[in-house]
Order: sequence, then structure tokens, then C-alpha cells
Amino acid sequence: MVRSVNAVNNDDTANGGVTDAEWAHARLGAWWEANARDLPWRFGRATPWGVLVSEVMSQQTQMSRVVPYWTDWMRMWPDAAALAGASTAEVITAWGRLGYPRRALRLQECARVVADRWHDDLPRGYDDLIALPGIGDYTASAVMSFAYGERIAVIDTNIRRVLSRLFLGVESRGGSASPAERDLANRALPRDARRSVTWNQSVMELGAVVCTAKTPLCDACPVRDRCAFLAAGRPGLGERRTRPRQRFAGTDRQVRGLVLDALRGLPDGETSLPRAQLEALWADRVQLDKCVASLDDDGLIEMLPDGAVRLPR
DNA sequence: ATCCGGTACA
DNA sequence: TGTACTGGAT
Repeated sequence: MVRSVNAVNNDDTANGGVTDAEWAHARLGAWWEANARDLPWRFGRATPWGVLVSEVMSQQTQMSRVVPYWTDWMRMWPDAAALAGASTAEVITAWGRLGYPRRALRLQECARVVADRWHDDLPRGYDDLIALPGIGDYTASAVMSFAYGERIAVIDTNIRRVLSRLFLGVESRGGSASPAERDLANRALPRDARRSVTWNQSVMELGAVVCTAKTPLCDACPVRDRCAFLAAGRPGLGERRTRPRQRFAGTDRQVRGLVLDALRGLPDGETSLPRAQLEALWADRVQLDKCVASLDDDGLIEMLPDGAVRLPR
């Protein structure tokens, strides 16, 4: 019998019936104080816009890789108005090898909306945030919590995995968050706004560095004593996600990355990549042309009449 | 070789 | 509801 089941009580218990929630709040709070990584956008050192930029960059990349990009980026474009005024070519170049460059484009679109419609002042409401380009539920919630200190459940895969293991004793499934998972996240959230922010951050951090998907470091876990997943013998640890397998070699993703990388690496003074150099990047002409067309569709490159390509101005 | 994830959109 | 989108870590 798993001890910390997600039992809903009829009486008004402190956390909607999530057994041990308060104990976990205290444990993870202490763990956070001692173990939080000193990332430059944490501990009130970044503006709300800076927090948003860090969240967008972190959506797809480990924090440690994000740090130098974020630092350079914020030095170059400290606020939304500055980013709004940059050329798209500069933005794509600065995005460098962070991956998913369409997000750089969306971040700049977001900056333009914030600069124009919000007078360069990032909106403070979830509904207004989620309406911005490239901002979905996770990022809107993260900004509400981490930048504005509001009490709101932040739900990403790390948090889903940790809460599911700790309180339910099972692995969270792939795909989008279920209503039950959202419900659990809301019931486990501390009542107090300030503590809810720490909770969101510490659960996410725990998932990133201790309660990892494949090989969790349970010996080093601050909540191991009451973890339902550990008590149950870690059933289905690291089991196959419902997400399809993602390979990279030979895919359109690789080809697109190659083309953008060549454009970013153009020598000073050169602004376009001639057709011959483009063709030298990839042997399969059909796939190459398909990828060039899709990059053009996405607004990541422009095709010139002579077959050369360049970053948008 | 295999792992990873939020957003937009079909 | 499922899929495309990248590139570094392991």
C-alpha cells in the first residue's frame, strides 16, 4: 500500500487532501535555500522581461547552456523595446546554437507587442501574457510566479514528474498535462503566495537535478522519506514515454540547422549564402530545397532570385 | 545511438 | 489529439 495517496478528504485539510504536502513544502523549501543554482535571472536580479526571456530560452535547453546566451542577449537588448528594434538577422544570429530558432522570431514578435501595445511594460496578468506570441501556459505561469510573485501553479514536465512520483507513486505520462495533474499541482500549491513561488521553483529544480526522468538520485533527495514512488519500489522507472522517438541525423531539423548555421557563420561583410555553397551543405537536393522553402515560410531566411539565401533584414 | 520539452498548429 | 521543431549531454 502506497502511503501518500492523493486522497481527497471531505474536511478542509490544508492542501485539498494531498497528504504530506506541508511536510514537503518545508523540506523542499530548506533544500532550495541550500541548493538553488545561482542563475543570473534568479533572486530578483532580473526584470520581468528578463525573466520571460530566460523562460523562453529554457523551454528547450538546459539552464547551464542558457546562461551565457541570456547574459549576452540581455546586455544587447535589455528590454522589449530594444529587442523590438533589432534586425531579424541579428536576433537569429544571437540565438546561436540554442536550437528551435523559430522561438527567437516569436520572442522578437513578443517584444514588438510588448513595446507597442504595452508601452514596454510586460503585462501582469496571465490572460494578457498567454496572448503574447510564443507564450503558452507554462511560460505565462512561470512569469506570474517567478517575476510577479503571484500564487499560481506552474506546470512543466519536471513538476509533473516530481508531483506524480512524490504524491501518487507513479510516473506521469507523456503528452499534455491531464486535468488530474493540474488538479494535483493546484492542491499541492502552498496557500501563501511567497511560499508558492519557492515551491514552484524548488519542485522544478528538484526535477531538473535530483528527480530526473531516467536515473533519479533518490539517495540525495530531500523528500525520499515520504516519497510514494520510492516506497512503491519506483514502478516503471524511466518507462517509455508516449512521445514518439525523436532522431535527429538525416532529418529536416538537421538540414535546417545546417543552413542557419552557415548563414550565422558568414564572414563579416557577407550577407548572403550563394547557391553553390548552399548546395554544398547537403547532398539530397530535394530535401535541401524543401528545408530552404520551410525556413523561408517560417521567416527565418529569405530566398534571393539568384538562388542565394540570407537572413531576413 | 538515445535522451530531452513547450508552443503552435493540423 | 498528435506532430514538427534543434542541438548538446549522456
